[in-house]
Amino acid sequence: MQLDKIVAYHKALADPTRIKILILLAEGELNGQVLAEKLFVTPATITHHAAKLRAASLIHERREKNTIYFSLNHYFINAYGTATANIIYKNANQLPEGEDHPMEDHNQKLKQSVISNFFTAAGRLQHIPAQLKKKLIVLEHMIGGLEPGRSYTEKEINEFIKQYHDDFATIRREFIMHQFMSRENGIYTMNPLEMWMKWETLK
Amino acid sequence: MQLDKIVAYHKALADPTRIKILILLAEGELNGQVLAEKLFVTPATITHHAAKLRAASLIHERREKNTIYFSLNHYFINAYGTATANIIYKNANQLPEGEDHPMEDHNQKLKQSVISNFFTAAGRLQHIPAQLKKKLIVLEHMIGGLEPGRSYTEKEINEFIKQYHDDFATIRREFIMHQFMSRENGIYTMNPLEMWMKWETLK
DNA sequence: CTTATAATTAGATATATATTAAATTAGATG
DNA sequence: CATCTAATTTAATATATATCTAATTATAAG
Repeated sequence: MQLDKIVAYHKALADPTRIKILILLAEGELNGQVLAEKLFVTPATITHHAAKLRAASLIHERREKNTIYFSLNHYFINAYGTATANIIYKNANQLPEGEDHPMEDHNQKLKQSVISNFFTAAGRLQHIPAQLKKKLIVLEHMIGGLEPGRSYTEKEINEFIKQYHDDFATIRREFIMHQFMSRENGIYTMNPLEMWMKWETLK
Repeated sequence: MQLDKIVAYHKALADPTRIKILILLAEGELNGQVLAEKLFVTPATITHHAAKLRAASLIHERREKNTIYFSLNHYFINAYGTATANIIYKNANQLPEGEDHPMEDHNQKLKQSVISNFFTAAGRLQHIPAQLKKKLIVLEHMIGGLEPGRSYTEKEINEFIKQYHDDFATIRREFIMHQFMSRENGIYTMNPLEMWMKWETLK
C-alpha cells in the first residue's frame, strides 16, 4: 500500500544522524569507517542507518576492494534546490546561507544542454544516452510528465513513454532499474524521492 | 537549530495513524471523538497525535462549546498538488487516481485573481486584504520570494518585505502570526510546511 | 592458508513513542 | 451546584529504534 511508502520515506528523514550523514555525503562519497569517525558513532551504527537510507533510495553504494563508498543519490543532489536539500548542501560546504553554490548553476546548465541535445523541438527523445549521467537526466525529464502520487497500469506507462520514444520496454525497464518507479502486481508508481523532485520542478 | 526542525517535520509525517488523520481531515473538519471512532483508537490517542500535527503546523483547531474541531492547515490543502498531499486528498475522496479534483482548479483560479487584484503589474502590494483567505494568499505569494532553508536577520526580512509594501512591520508580524515563519533570537526562518509549498511552486 | 581491513550481523540496552484505561479538567446546561 | 460531554493528562505497557560491543563475514594481499 502506498501509505507505507510515504511513511517509510518520512521515517528515513526523521532522524538527526541520518540527516547528518546526508550532509556529509553532499561533500562527496565516504566509506563507513570515515562516516563513523566524523559522527562519533561506531561502524555498526552507520550500517544500520545506511540500510534505512538505501531503502528510501536516498544513497548509492560503490564497492572498491573491501571498502564500500556511500554517496548521495544523484537526484537528491540535483534536487537540493528544495529546502531540506538546500540545508544539507549549505551545511556541507560552510557557505554563508545567502549564497548559492556554483554547482547548482552548473547542474542546471548541464541539464539544459542534455535535454536540448537529446530531445527534438517537438519533445521526442532522439535516442537514449549511453553515458549514465546523461541517461539519468533524460529519464528524470521524462518522468516529470507523470502525475506524482498516482498509480499507472503497465499499459498506461507504455502509452506515456511512447509519447517520447517507441522503445517503451527499454525505457520502462530503466525507470525501474534506476529507481524512478517501482512495480507491484503490474501497477507502477513513482518512488517517493522522485515525487519529491517532481514537486520541486512543478510550475 | 535547523536540523531539529527538519527532523521534527519529517517525524510528524512518519506515522501511519497521523497520515490517516490528515486523509480524513481532507474531507472536512472533524472532532476528536469522531476521528477516534473512524480510526478505531481512543480519544486519548487522537489527542496524542493532534499534538504532534499541531507542532508541525499541519492542522488547525476550532472550539465550539466543548467540542474541538480539527481541520487541515489551509495551506496544506492548497498544496495537495504535491505527491503526498495528492495521495491524502485522493484517498479522502475515493476519486479514480487519474482524475484531478475540481477544487484544485478552483483554488488555482482564486489565487490567480487575488494576486492580480492586490498586486500591481510591477509586483507591489497595493494594500493588505482584510479577508483572511485573501490575506493568506497574498502572504503566501510574498513568502515565495524567500529562499527556502536559509535564515534571515530582521533587517533582511524588512528589506525583503519593503520590495512589496512599505509597512514591513505589519507584514512581518503576519508572517509570524500565520506561521509562515518563525523567529528565534532575532533570526527568521521559513517554517517547514511553507518550505514544502515553496518547493511545489518553484519553477 | 594466514593475516589484515572493512562491513555486517547478533545480541544487549536504553530511549522514544504509540496505545490504552482511568482519572482529571474544561465548558455548557439544567 | 450537579450533571453531561469532549478533551486532556497520567501512568502503564508494548513496540520500535538508535546505539554499542563482540562475533562473524567478505575481500584482498602476502
